[in-house]
Amino acid sequence: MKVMPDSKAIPIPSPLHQACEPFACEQCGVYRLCLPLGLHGGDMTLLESVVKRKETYKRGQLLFRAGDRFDFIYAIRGGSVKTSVCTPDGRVQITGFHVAGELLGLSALASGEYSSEARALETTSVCLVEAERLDELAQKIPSLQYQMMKIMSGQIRQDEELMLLLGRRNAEERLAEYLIGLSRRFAARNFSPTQFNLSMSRGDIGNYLGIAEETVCRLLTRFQNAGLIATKRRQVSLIDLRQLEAVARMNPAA
Amino acid sequence: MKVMPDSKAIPIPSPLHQACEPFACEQCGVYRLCLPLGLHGGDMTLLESVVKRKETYKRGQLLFRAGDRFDFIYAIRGGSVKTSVCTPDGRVQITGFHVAGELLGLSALASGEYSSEARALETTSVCLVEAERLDELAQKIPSLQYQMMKIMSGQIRQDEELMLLLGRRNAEERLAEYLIGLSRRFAARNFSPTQFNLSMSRGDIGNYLGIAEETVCRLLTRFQNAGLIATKRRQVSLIDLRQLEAVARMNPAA
DNA sequence: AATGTATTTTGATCTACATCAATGGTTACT
DNA sequence: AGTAACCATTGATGTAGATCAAAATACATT
Repeated sequence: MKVMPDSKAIPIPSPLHQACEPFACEQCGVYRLCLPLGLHGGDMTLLESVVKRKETYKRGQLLFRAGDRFDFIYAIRGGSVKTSVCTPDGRVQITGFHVAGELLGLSALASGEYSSEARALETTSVCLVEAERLDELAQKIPSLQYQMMKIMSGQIRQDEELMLLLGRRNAEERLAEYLIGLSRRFAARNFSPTQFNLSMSRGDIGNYLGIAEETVCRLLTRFQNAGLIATKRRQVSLIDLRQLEAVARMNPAA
Repeated sequence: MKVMPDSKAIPIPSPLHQACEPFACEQCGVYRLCLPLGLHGGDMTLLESVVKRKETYKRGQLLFRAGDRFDFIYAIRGGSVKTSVCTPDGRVQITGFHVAGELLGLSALASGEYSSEARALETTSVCLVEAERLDELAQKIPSLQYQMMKIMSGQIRQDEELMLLLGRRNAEERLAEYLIGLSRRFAARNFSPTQFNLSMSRGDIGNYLGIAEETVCRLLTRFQNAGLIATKRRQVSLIDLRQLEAVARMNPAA
């Protein structure tokens, strides 16, 4: 089993795709999680034709900002990205951490401008998909339309879960749930579900979960003392996933 | 300017639509906020043909539950509905209050079953749109596909806002924002933006906003004492919208 | 109209978590 | 290599809002 590369490594599947080659969705390690799922032969080639270009961002670089004109859906090939929104007075809420195979910018379709900002957490490679042409193409390829709807629907569902998390769960449950969620997503990408590297800071995690950075630290320490996990800086091992799930779901504090 | 009907009134546009007549989107007071937006003549007739049936629910009745098989998108004609999700141990989070022109069940597309439950808050009339046939139709009518995407995108954006609310704003800001949001939505439906009837209880509001029922009451009292609003039971008047917005957005507690 | 039930409101108390503060460990930059 | 900036951790203290409790009001049912 592969282990999640740490942020020093450049997480691009293979040097082949670095070249000016076409975008070869089929060669991309995560196409089954991405737009091309369910597409075949010629249709996939068509989809590749609306991929304007591929870009890589370094840690801290912006992919887009709230208010920017909406031209592209971003599909992550490798690396990770955080998205956030903010209040007029400057408070920031991170709305998601995104990894390979996930799409960014879906909320921009409604208004024609991005409503959130997206920033690379590590070296990150993305496909820029022309929104307008994707729309046209979806009209021609039923299974592409279906896949897009499914992805958006999935996003809505995921947001429902996050609301439940933010509204009804205590800090301990939130963090446990967070670690489990990461684990699942890594597993779906053939990374180890029990050993991985966090590309985001404690502060980012806390912001996302609606708790303070210090609380994240204290809870990680508590989980570690209870033998549920081991941490060394941003490297995390989930030792007792079963019990971690118990903390996330059935906390007696309920 | 019309005033929001209270929960005793039956909020159906006109007796005409009660009959077994076709579904006449064009006659529906909210079609501009709903799926048919952007559709013309024949296309609208086609859309009407995938409206399986129209139903009304009384206060407290379930439209669907989490886990039910996903067959229909529900479009609200009149009345209001709350949607909620819950933890395995029974805690509930209300994820939205929905009024005329809004769609329910969008998050079910991804998995084929509803992920949330929907319950009428007052007598409510809905169109049941066959999900599968709607999908097919969207392939034939580009502007319908576009409108569906736009609606889903809008939902995602709205959820981002709610996360910001739940994660970063204090109780006072949440409630002020909530009242303003209601006001806007009523305005878009040609109801008074300053005088309306809440179809949900204080407990529901608190649940949705992630605060206790008692806190909702205390804050409403505080707003009232400050001359921002007047309340009498579930009847609310927004007296100083400007200042209410100030509370929602620029609270110095930030 | 009367009775039972649910909702709203207000007050008193408690607590989970935020905030403030200080230190050591890592990483980035020149 | 050295230094600046950042990030993680732990402790001490404060507080927004939860929870508990109880009364007042409205609504539903007969």
